[in-house]
Amino acid sequence: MTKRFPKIRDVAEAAGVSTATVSRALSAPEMVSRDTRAIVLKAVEATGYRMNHAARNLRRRQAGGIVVLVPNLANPFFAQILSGIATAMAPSGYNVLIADTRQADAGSSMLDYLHNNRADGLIVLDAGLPEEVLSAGQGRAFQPPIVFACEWLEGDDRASVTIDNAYGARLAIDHLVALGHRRIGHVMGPPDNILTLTRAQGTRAALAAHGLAVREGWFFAGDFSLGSGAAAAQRWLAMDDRPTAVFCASDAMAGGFVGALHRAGVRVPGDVSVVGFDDIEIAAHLVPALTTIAQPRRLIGETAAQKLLDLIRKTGQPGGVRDVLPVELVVRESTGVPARRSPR
Amino acid sequence: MTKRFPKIRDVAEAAGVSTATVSRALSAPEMVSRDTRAIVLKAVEATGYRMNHAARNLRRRQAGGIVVLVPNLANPFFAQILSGIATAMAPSGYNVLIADTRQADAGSSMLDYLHNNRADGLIVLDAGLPEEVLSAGQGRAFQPPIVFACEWLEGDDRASVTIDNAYGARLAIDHLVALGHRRIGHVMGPPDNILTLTRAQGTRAALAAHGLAVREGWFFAGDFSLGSGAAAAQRWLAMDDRPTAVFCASDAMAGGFVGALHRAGVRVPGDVSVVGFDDIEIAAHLVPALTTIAQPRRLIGETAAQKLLDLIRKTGQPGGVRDVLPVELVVRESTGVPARRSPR
DNA sequence: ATGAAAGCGCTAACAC
DNA sequence: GTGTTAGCGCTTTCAT
Repeated sequence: MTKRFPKIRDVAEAAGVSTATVSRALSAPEMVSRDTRAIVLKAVEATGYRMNHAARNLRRRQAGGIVVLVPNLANPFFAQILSGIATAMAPSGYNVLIADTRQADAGSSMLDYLHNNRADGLIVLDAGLPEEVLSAGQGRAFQPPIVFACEWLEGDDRASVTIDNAYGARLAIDHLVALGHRRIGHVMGPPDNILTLTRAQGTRAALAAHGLAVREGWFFAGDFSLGSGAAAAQRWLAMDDRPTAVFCASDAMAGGFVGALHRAGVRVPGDVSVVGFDDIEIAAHLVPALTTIAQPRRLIGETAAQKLLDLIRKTGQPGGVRDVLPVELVVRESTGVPARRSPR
Repeated sequence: MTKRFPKIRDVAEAAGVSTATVSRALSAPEMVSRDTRAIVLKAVEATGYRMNHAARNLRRRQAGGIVVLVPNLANPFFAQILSGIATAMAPSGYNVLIADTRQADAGSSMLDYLHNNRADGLIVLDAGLPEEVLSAGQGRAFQPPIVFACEWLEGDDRASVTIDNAYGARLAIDHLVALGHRRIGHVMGPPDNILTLTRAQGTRAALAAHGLAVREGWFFAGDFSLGSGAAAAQRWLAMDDRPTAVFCASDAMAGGFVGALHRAGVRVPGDVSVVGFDDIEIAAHLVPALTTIAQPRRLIGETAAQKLLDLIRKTGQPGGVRDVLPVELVVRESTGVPARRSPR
């Protein structure tokens, strides 16, 4: 900013009113008479006035933005959620800052965002953040409202927007069982992650409900990434006693898993059936197209944003409300064929 | 912000110095004696002081952030670039705002970002923005510095960070020709896009250089998306006289193309060879793994961010510098087999 | 090297 | 419904 912009005073002079009236006409139109408003608007037009947000924020003692904490910006799973957040936030005028929690500098600047003046609220997509970050400001003067989305903290009563992960797992297992599979494995997300836990637990429960064995050796470690899916495939290949179907806790892992199997000459769904989780855009285009559990990602983002706005404005419930959005099974080629291998 | 934070005055009192000294100790340490600095830092610690950015920005007459204009946040291609930008920007303290230019509200708020006080600089990944947006502030008091990345404006002399798209196309075509293909098609990006133009032109030139026919019917319309790749596959399938190899201007289109062909019973690379462009993460995991032209995406982001910082600080060259970063061919399965169909 | 003081541009009491 | 005025918390001359 080197040259000067018209400021509110310029508009006031052009309109022949006080700066307060201009401010009101712009920020609280109902407080100003119809005529004055029109005059002010015209003056705004004429002067080319644009508000200085730094000044407004300073005066209002707010930051003017919210921050979204994402575990991995490069994961396409988050793109739609982010997009939903941006859409829902747009009319509010708040800036949306996106921060990758796994980034190099994470620690330092993250706290800076939370502790105070840099954010009026937070949407946290990574519940695995260090305790001191998530409870930032707890002991201090002020903690900005937080909404957890996708992930959440067990036993924490803050607002969240999630899905029923165990139910998603059950849909996947039920589908595989209906196809005739009785030897079913699971590729898990990163250890200690709440999604990993609930999906794995849901898988165990569903397996048990069908009277099927829960074999620990068929629960493969992973971390939601493509590479970890491929690595799980290597372990699958090395087994004597393989499951005939594998439910992966993310589409990315399913993609990596299928790709690696393919490279080893194993066919999907011919030799193994695979189910993913998320229904990322490419799932439908993969070879074979991936059967998966679809989450309403855009809606998750929009809902989280709306809740945060309510919290900031102290509208709505006292807080701590947990929304659980619906998931559904999308059947595609990767499980298209009923199990054919002898079930042992 | 409802309760109060310690402000600079509190620190000053705790340290027994003036607010000016605290400010200097924090923002220009070299202007303050070693001892005073230590005392101030201790007081900062003790009071739990955190700077109010709105106040600083107001006083300094700056916005405190830069905005990145992305054509489509949901496209994983941009994720790494964004990540690179965030990394390079982190130490500067500038906020990084990411805005999706294809979003509903785009028009309105975009101008607001550009015209003034909301951004100290811009990184534009979408050169297809309306003219009035890209030249925002041209006639006005002030226009924030802009760096174009990936895409650029023909004949515009502002800074940019790009790759040599025509060369990328040549690498792809050379590879296919070396494999024995003589009937080569191309799936293009969105019309009027500079990347579409340069890649298509590069394809034509490379084809001509090998003495091969440039058949307009083999240039398929697309828009970089998965779906458009799949649609191109339908057109390919409907042809009598098909190319034996197809170079797609993006990995997403290549993925959609291959997926749709697979669903129609056509094998890649058995029946057609396919080359993509970008080398997005999943390219290596697709079935078949995708041969593609790799771009240094993270580096593009970092370079663009650095250039913007230079522009903002008026360091570095007068501006208008165009960086061209290297691309390379990555050979994988989707072209792994020399052409076997009779070349007609 | 440090301090005093004047705002940056806006909004929100408070008057009228 | 509109005007006056006092800051929001910081940086930055200008003195010293």
